[in-house]
Amino acid sequence: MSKSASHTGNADTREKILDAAETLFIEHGFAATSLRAIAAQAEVNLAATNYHFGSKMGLLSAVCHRTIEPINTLRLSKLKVLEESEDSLTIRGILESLFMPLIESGPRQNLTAIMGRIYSEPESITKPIMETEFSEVAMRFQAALAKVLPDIPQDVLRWRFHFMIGSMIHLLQFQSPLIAPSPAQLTLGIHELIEYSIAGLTHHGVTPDA
Amino acid sequence: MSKSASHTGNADTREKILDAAETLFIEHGFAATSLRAIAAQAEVNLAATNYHFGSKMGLLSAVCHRTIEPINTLRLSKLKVLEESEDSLTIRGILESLFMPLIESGPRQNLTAIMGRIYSEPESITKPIMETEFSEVAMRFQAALAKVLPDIPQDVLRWRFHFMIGSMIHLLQFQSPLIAPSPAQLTLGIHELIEYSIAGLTHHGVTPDA
DNA sequence: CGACCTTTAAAACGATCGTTTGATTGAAAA
DNA sequence: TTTTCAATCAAACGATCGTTTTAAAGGTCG
Repeated sequence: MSKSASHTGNADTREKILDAAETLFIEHGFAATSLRAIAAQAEVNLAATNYHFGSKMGLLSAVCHRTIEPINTLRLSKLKVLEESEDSLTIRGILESLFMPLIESGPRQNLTAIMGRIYSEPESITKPIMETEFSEVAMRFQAALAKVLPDIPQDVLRWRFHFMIGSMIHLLQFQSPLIAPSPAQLTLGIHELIEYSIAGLTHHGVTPDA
Repeated sequence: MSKSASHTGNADTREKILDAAETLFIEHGFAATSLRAIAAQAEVNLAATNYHFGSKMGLLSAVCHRTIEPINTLRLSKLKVLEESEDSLTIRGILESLFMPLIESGPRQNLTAIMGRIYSEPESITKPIMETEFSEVAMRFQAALAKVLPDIPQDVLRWRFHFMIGSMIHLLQFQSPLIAPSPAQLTLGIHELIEYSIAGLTHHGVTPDA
């Protein structure tokens, strides 16, 4: 392998490929981005992409994992802290554990945009990635929410959870078009999202069923 | 043109292409779907796709317009009714005008899934489509919401509007994976979405700014 | 019928795709 | 130094892409 750049006299080809792929996947999507364009932007040989990642799909998985893994680790560790001291488990705490890592897990550029893009690719492409990267986090947080919202029926809570995830994805994607991609704007958006989601998750209006 | 099938002795090639393209775009996305695959599924000649729609991009535009135009027409007409009798303009009314057409505008299959897919394609592809199809509706409904929510600052309301759209998109996309694609399920989801959005739009919790 | 025009058909265009091959490099291990 | 092997390189593989071309078909209308 070539995990640590110890014996390669180079500024890590792997990382350069990952950076270029991330940028181009965000901009044009997975299918519309060619390995040649990635290799060109990374200033590496075309064959290096397949040498280091096996296939285009393997490269996508690596790009996703590099960004998502630290976020999810931080999410789960924050949630664990909340769950250990019983009465500290609140909706706000859960949502902060879920959303704040998006702006706390490191200085990576495009960190959120690539997540938004992954979520939006056709499931025929990202299905295996989604399952390996997100299934545990989704399950754990949904269970935590069920615990602090015992009076919301499971069916209704699942709908609301999906709506919340949809809002998050849309926020992550909207760094490019209308709203400025500045970290300050994103931080503001995350805080707005938390308040919005708390209101949506906890409301007791005219619930149409159950 | 060939709008009405009057002088073609055929079950409208145009419609068959649109149907096939819609299905395949939903399944694999725009870039990953070839015109050859579309022509094969539609059981028409390959050249027919370019003859009727000019280009692959023209075909995508036609697929989008066919689905979205009736929905947006219904949305605007409903909103207009609300706006004509002053005191009937409520948040619930506005949101129903925005979301109910998704399940009222006709019996078309895949109606919502294609909308979810369009929203999720890279903006480098769908930008011109989004502007022609959605800009007016988004502006009108955002203005209507601002009128009935005068105590919410414009900045905050714009965030919340984006969150709501994100929830809608995610609902439209989730017909395939987890939740059954039955019309009944979608209807239920729409109603849940309306309640969820009302709660999120109108809350007066700890708003982090303004 | 024969002229006209929309539509369909087969075939090919050049370009680009993901992937593989085989040679070459260069530093660590012997 | 010699051996060794991960890493890079140029080049090509076969396949598939969107699009165009050219011709044939088939209806309408004079």
